[in-house]
Amino acid sequence: MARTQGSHSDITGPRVREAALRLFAENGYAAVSMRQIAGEVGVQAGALYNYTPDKQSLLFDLMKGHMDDLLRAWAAQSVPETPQMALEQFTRFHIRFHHDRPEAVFVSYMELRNLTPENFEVIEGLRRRYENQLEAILRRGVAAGVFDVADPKIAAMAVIAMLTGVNTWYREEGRLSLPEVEQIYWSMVRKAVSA
Amino acid sequence: MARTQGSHSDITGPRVREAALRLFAENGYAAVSMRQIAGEVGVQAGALYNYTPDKQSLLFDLMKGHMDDLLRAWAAQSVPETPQMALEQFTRFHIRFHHDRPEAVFVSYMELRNLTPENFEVIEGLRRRYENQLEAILRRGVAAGVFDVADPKIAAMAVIAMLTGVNTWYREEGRLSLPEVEQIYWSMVRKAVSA
DNA sequence: GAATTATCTGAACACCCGTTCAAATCAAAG
DNA sequence: CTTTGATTTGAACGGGTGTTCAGATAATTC
Repeated sequence: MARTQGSHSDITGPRVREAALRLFAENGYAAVSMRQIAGEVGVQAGALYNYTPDKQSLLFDLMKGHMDDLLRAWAAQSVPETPQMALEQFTRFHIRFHHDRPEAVFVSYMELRNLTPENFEVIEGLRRRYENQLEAILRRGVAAGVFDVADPKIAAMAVIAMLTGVNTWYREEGRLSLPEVEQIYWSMVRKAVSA
Repeated sequence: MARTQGSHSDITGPRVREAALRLFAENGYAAVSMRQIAGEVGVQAGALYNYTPDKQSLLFDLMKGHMDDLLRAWAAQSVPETPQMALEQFTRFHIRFHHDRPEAVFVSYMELRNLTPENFEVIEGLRRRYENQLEAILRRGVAAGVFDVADPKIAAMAVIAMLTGVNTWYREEGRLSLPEVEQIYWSMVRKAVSA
């Protein structure tokens, strides 16, 4: 036996990435074997190597893809007039975007240490670019006199940590809808940085 | 060869836990082997089993110990008069305590999914107990009319996520001292929940 | 100083790992 | 319908895994 019916690169490739993402998120990169991923796809381990040079690239591509998606989606947003409006937009965008892809978010935060140093540098750079977006908003608000933060860089880290935290406790079946959560967090963020 | 000079349970036991904590923090539980831990201690892998029934217990004991330390240290704090003072105390306590043991914090946050379900329940319960401390402070402040938070439970999660985030970026050689960081975060927390 | 006990070694157990590759099979092209 | 090329299998490679345990050695007790 070899090539099975209906097999196709366009189909198997995405399925490999999906299976890897799911399993990495659930069990962690180090705890997931190539044979497990292959099993999920319905293929032997050797076949995976038509779609990735190695396990490390599989992880890196997932994380790189996630960060690219994030930066692209943020860049596609409109540019609000005031710093307050920009901060509200960022708050709601961050919560929604991260809510929509919990597995990619989880992997991107948890598996940083399993990247090779070179791959880590790339992801770290992209993350910093995203953080800089918020920092810039805060700086504009400080310059305009509407925000009061002692250190925009640290305030940006604090706000992002707070917002990303939603993913750790939010459940679809829970007591609050996502718009309600957005509203609560926006209220806290607004007050935290306001003059 | 067997028992080596100066070998002692009182010495080796702690060293096993220290090595495990260090290696788990650096490489992740799944990526660290018992032989690696043994190597760090200067002993063969089999000797580790005088100090832990298995690898899982080693992880659990580290996490349980950390959570116990956390709750004990918090319980040892004095009880401030006002909700504002209590919140400031919590903010500064959380930052300092987590700053003092970055490895235990990192392992306790990252390796939850590598716990067996029963062990996970225990750690999760302890974590919830800690979160409830902050939630209670917020509720008292709301009742007293000095805090304005739509949902104390969620506000507690938000504040804790923000504070724990310090560990991801703070460096001893960095631009800010820890007291300065405490001050900045306390200012943000205070404003975020104030009426 | 001999007997006892705590501690550790070293080898073994059964199994899993990421990766490679010739051979087999299937899909598409001519 | 044959040829070609993409895709997959299955076996193999060298090495690593957590854990067990008889036997060896050091510290302690009498």
